[in-house]
Amino acid sequence: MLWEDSAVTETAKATYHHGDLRASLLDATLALLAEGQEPSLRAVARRANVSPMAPYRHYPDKEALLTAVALRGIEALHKAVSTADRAAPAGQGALAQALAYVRYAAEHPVLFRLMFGPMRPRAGDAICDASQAVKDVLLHRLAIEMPDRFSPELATGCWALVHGLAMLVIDGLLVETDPLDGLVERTVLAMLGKA
Amino acid sequence: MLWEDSAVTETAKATYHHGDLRASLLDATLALLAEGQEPSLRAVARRANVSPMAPYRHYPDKEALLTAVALRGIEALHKAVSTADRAAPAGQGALAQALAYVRYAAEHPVLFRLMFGPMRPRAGDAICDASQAVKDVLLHRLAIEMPDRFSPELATGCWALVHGLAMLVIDGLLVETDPLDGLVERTVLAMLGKA
DNA sequence: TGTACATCAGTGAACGCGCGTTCACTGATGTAC
DNA sequence: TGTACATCAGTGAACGCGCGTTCACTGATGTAC
Repeated sequence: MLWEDSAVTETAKATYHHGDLRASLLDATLALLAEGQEPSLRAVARRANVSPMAPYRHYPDKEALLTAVALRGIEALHKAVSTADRAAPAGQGALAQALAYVRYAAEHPVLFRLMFGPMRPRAGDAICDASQAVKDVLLHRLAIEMPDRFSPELATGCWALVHGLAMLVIDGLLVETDPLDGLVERTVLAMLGKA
Repeated sequence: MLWEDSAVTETAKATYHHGDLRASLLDATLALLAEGQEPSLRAVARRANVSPMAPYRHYPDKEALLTAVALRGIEALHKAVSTADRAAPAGQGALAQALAYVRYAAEHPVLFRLMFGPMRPRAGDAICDASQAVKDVLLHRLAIEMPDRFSPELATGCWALVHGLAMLVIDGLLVETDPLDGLVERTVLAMLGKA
């Protein structure tokens, strides 16, 4: 039934003769993660209105699918952080990145854990490179905004600070203070001594 | 067979007429976590040389057992951090705590994720209180060692920094720098501006 | 002290479930002549 | 242009597995009289 939808037949031209199942599977997985459900292969296929075996046409196994999803999540995080960085007023780039980072985690907690946690498969290079790219955006901005204090260790520390805030937030350990942005801003400023 | 071991029959006197299964189940779960295996109820029972149903004599369900394990892990973390704090030379307490925290995570990665991650059950109060207690050790030391810069936000930031380092380490995202203690020390000093 | 009984900590078989993956297949699409 | 065939993306039934949990039980321990 859903195969007759215009959206599906539209994209079908650009891909193979059916809908773009490869992309639909990623979307279905993200949808499950967004709802906090376990992204089992069968659940993903169900979500994409497809038989349990269909995903195997596009991914060799479950791990490969989850790897692709994790990679997509990290790219989205990278984009969110980069965009916030560019949109920030002068001198506020690092703080804007921190806000974007924690906000992304708070909005996609299960995906965020998949991206960085133990579910993260051994895709190795691609995922690690993408993580490093996110860190490098921060590193680059810090080098500009704090030239006097800058060091690789400072960049690692800032990444850890922001990542730790993100984890503590999605794990519900910072519930006391409600408005997320204010919490992040005050914490980062306190740590970097600009307060 | 194992029930005839002296250690078991020793403790049996102090508890019920069989071995202290309640504690054995916790140990079995920790052993599985230490090996990176999934702590399913059946696996835990198997590990404790007991039938699959035996755990239900001591815990109403799987979640209750995992809650108890997580709580024990947080208490152990608390103890490690407190001990390091007390053993540190004057002015080095906060750094010693950071080292102990990250080291504990690195030595018990799967347990650490259980303690703080999504597996963490809704035990709520007990676990959250225990987490706060760990933070409070840090907060107390910071108030002493950095009276000029101290604020609640600084304490939150330091916790996030240390927690973030721990997560990044156990997720293999800080592999570049090998010696763990040096990494933590340099990062913390860079962040707190004492370097 | 001896016996009857309650309690208590375990057993063991069985259930229903969702899982990842296999196998052999089907039918639509694209291609060569 | 029409036909034969290869390819390709999907189906659907079935597998074996480990899981959490149920049920009814057993046998050892502790207790009251």
